[in-house]
Amino acid sequence: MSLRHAALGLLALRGEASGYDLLGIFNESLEHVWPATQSQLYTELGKLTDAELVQVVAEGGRGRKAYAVTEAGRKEFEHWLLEEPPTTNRRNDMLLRVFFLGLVPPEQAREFLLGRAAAAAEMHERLRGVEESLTGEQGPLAVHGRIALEWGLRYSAMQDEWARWAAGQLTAEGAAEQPG
Amino acid sequence: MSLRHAALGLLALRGEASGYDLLGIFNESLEHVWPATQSQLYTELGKLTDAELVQVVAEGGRGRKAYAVTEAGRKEFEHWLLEEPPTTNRRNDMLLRVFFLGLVPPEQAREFLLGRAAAAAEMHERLRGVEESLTGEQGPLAVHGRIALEWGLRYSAMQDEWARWAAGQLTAEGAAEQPG
DNA sequence: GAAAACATGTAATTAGTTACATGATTAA
DNA sequence: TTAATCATGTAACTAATTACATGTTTTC
Repeated sequence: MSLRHAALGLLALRGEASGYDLLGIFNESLEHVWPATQSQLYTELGKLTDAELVQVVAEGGRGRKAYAVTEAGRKEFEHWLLEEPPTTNRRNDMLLRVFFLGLVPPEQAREFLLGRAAAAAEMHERLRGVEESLTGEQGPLAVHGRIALEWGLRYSAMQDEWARWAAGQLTAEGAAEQPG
Repeated sequence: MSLRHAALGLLALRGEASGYDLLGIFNESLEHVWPATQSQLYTELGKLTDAELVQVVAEGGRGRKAYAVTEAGRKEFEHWLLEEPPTTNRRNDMLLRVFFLGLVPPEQAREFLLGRAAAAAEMHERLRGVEESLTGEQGPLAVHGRIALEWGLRYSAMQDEWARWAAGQLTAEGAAEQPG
């Protein structure tokens, strides 16, 4: 139920914001970490209000409602952030396919893995571009954004290397090599 | 909708199996890649039968039904396996928390990251145990299982290193260091 | 005779997606 | 005046989880 905590956290960062404002942040900054749809977000803000974890602090034109976290909301958020262990993502579509690669000819299995390597390499390059555009940025948000970005860089590099190694395992020569 | 394809794939591997048999494989072999509940699996087998991607090939005692993939099912499975690009897992609970680490004192943020490093190291050790128990195993299933295991080893190593690096970034000394 | 294992199914709930539906304000 | 942006809300559907519900066969 992390959308709830993402919303609380964004309100804690911003002080106050409307659903529309939050949606903008989800689409800009959290798109690759915790996407949310408009429908889901407005529904969640309603539930958070009922639970008294946030409250409407201002109403503006066009039906705009500005929300802020309550004391209870802040507490709930910090409990989640530091006390609750992050749930690891158990489902992995790609590894599921690897499990079944024995059902197709080795050459097609190899192609699959090399395709994954290429996709990872592409992602890596895209992130390197983001990294470059970030040099010179200051502030605490830049620090944590940089840390998350570094995760992506290492993840995509790992995936690229692994997939190329795995493709090697499927060839006669590769099967004799040691992993690493 | 990968549960559908996981079920098709397992039936393709096995030739035929009951819902109960498949559930055993999900719990043993696919637990860390694509978990499924009993309720979900039986429901899916019903849908797959309606869609004529599988069919009941035998009925036994205790209401047992043995399923096998149809020609259409095999086709659908192979299309999924090789043609459809794997969907990358977009939501990452841990990175979401990293995004908000600026909201708590640096020492608590550092603790959070070192906790993640420890969890990753623990996972790595657990997988190394699995790896050892696998040496000597033969056959194509062992090859692909080994490839998936290697992903887990590299992933956990990456996460451990990254989290320790990130914790370093949050200290005065660490902030001056270069990433890598 | 009791427990374990085999075997299937449904109901209720939650999280998330897509689509539908409406309207106000601002900038070109 | 019209298009873009701002702004909110509901409905229908899918995937997944937890709980409920039942019964048979084998093994100790």
